[in-house]
Amino acid sequence: MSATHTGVPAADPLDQDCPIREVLDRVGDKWSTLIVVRLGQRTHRFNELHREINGISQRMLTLTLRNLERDGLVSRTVYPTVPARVDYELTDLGRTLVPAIMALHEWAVAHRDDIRHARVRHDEAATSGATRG
Amino acid sequence: MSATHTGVPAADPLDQDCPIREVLDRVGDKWSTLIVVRLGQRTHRFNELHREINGISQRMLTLTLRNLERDGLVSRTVYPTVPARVDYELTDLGRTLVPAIMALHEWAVAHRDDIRHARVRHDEAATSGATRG
DNA sequence: CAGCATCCGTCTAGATACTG
DNA sequence: CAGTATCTAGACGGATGCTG
Repeated sequence: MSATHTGVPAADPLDQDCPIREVLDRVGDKWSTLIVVRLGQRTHRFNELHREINGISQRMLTLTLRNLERDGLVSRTVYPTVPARVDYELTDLGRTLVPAIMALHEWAVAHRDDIRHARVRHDEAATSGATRG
Repeated sequence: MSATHTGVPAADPLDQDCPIREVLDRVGDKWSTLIVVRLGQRTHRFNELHREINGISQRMLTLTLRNLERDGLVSRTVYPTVPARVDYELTDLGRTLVPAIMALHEWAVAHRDDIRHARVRHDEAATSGATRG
């Protein structure tokens, strides 16, 4: 975190202070998208997310949720019951992000094989180049 | 990297083995998008990128370029001149990714203020909550 | 000019233990 | 159930020096 915020943010994607950085810090995050997409379907409780995303630790789930909340993408509702119950859901702002994530997802699905093939090709080239000398 | 590849990759965005992960690893990368967007405009030489992205180190530029090349998003052309000259440009595959990145960028521009306000609000709430006890 | 190797500090993210 | 606190391994990223 600790925003760079040089004071005058440019809207130019070529500028490294570009706002896309703030978004990418969230989207590129290992867990954020997984949470956002899930929350895009319905409200989840803490442990529901914990179970569904399975690979995530409590700590990471909490931290990621806090960041998403801080950015206004996710809202947190605490029910003062015993034991406590907390619901997480996408805010209106968060919901507007889903399509962009989905666009990326669709690109990934459409070109997944291209990437895999490219990697294999690259890997083979590097290997043969190394072993053949 | 080191693909999990359970054998049967799901196209479901809710699956953590989802192909979007592979894309996000690249898109979420600190420097990748900066390079892709620049290369989306025209071919660049190594030092052109180095100068334009300025904050990046040679090491990171090289590593990021290698990853992009490995994924088939960027092509590298070496001219056996002296001194050596290397051109980097987007492949057809790489070019198809630009729109998705731009969509994210547009979202970022459109909601930049929302995010900033949310952060300020969150920060203020946390501060007053902490100091007020 | 382009790039690799090495060293090293920082930050991330997971495991673990404890609390209301 | 829903977190918080602490410790730590390891990845990430920068600086520097060398090569063709």
